[in-house]
Amino acid sequence: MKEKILIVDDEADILTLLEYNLEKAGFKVISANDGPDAVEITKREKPDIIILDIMLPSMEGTEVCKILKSGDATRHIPIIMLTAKGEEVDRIVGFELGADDYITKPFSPRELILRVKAVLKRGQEQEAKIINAGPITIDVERSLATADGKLLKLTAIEFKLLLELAKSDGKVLSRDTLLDRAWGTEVYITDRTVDTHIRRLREKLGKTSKYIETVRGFGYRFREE
Amino acid sequence: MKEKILIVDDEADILTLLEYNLEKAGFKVISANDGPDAVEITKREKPDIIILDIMLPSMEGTEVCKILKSGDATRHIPIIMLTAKGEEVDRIVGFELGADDYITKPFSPRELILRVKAVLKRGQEQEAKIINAGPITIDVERSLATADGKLLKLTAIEFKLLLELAKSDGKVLSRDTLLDRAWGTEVYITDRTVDTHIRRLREKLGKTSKYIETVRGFGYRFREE
DNA sequence: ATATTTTGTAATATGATTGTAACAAAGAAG
DNA sequence: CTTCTTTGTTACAATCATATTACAAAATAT
Repeated sequence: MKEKILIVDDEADILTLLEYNLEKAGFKVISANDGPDAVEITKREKPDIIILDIMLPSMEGTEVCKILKSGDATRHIPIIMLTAKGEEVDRIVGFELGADDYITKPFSPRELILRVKAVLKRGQEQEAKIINAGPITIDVERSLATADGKLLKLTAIEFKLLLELAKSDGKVLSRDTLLDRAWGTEVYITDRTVDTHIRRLREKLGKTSKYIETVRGFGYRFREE
Repeated sequence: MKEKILIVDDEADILTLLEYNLEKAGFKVISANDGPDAVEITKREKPDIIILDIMLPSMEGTEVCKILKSGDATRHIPIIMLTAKGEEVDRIVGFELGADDYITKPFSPRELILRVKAVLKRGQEQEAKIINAGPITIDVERSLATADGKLLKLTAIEFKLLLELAKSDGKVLSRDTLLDRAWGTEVYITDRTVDTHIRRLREKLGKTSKYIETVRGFGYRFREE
C-alpha cells in the first residue's frame, strides 16, 4: 500500500535528492520535468500526491495546479507547492489555486516528508485515537496499552501487533498481513516470527491472552464480544 | 458569531470598498475616518479586529496603534496595518508598535480577508502562557522553567524541548516531530541530536528527569499523572 | 580581541529487542 | 494408530535503539 508520489521540478539535482529521500521514506516516486508532462503523467498514473515546483519552464506550476484542480479525475489529488521564500503564499493555498499545502525553499527533506504525510493523513478518514477492544485499551498517541486496567509494558512490535489485531474487529489477519501492518512493508522476515511475537504478547497479556485467538491455517484474530 | 471589524481610513472610496467586501465575507463592519475617532469607537464598540491605515489626518495610524496597544481594555484587539509599499515594516509588527499584521497597498480585498481570518484564527488558538506539568512549571513569555519550585538554567533548545514535551499532554513525540517543533522547520540536523539534548535536559532536571520518558521505538513522552 | 557557553556529531557502551532455528505439542487426515 | 502439517515454546545470537562521553564548531558574552 505504498503511496505514489509525483514530483515535478525542472532541476535535476532537486529531483534526485527528493527521489532518494522520499523513496527511503517508503514512497513510490515518479517524476516530471515540466508542466505538460506533469499533467499527462498525472492523468495516466494517478499519483496519491503531487509535489509541484511553482517555477517551471514552458508552463508555470500555478498553471499546472489550476488545470489539475479543475479536472474531475484529478481534482482530489493533493498538491504541495514548492515556492521560493517571500512569494505570495495566500494565493497558492487560497481559492484561486487550490493547492493543499506549500513549502518554501530551502527546505529539508525531513520537512517535506512530514508535510507529505500530514497532507495524506488529512485525506484519509481519521482513525480512532483510542481503541477499546474487550478488556484491552490502546492509546495510540501516547503509546500506552492496558489490559483490565493494568498498564502493559510492550515493545514497539508487540504494541503495533496488538493494535492491528485489536482494531480489526474480529477479522482474521494472516501472518503476512500482520507483517505488513505491524512491521511495515519493507521487511523480509519469516512469517513464523509473528508466532514468536504473538507468544510474547500473550505472555504479557496473562489471562487476557485468550482474546488473541489462533485460527489454524489462516492466522490470528482478536476475539470479539 | 459574526466578528466585528473596525476599519480606519480617511479615503471614502477605500472605506466603501472594504465595507462592501468584508460584509460580503460575513463580518460586521464599523468604520472611522481619523485617529481620535478610531480610539473612541474602539473603546465603545470593542471590535474583534481593527484594520488601520498608517496614513491618517490629524493623528498617524502608528500613534493610534500605540495608544490602543497600551490600554488594558484594548491591548488584546488585533490590529492589521495598511501601509504603502516600501514603508518600514519591521517597526510596525515589531515591539515598537505591536501591530499583529500588515498589508501593503495596493492589495486585493480577497487578500485582506485572508489576512483578517488568519489573524483572528491566531488569536483563538491562544496557547497557555504558563504550563504546569507535574512538578514542572514553564513560563513561556518569560522563558523561565522550574522543577519542584527550583529555577532551571536551561539553554534555548533545552527550554523549547521541555516546553514541547510538557505541553503535549503525555503524547509521544518522535524525534522528527521534536526537531520540527523545538528547532523549527528549516533545519538540517540528525535526529540523534535530540537524544543528546534530552540527556542534557535530564541532567539539569535531576531527579525530576523521570518525567521525561523514553518510549523505545517511538520517541519521548512527558509522563502524565 | 579572547573567553565562555551552547550546539551538533561521531564514537562507544550497554542493554533491550528482535529474528531464527530447533524441538515439542497439538490438530488434521488418512 | 500413524503420519503430516501447523502452531507453541524455548534458547540464543545478532541487531538495534538509546545513553553516554568526548570533542570541535558555532554562537555569545566579556
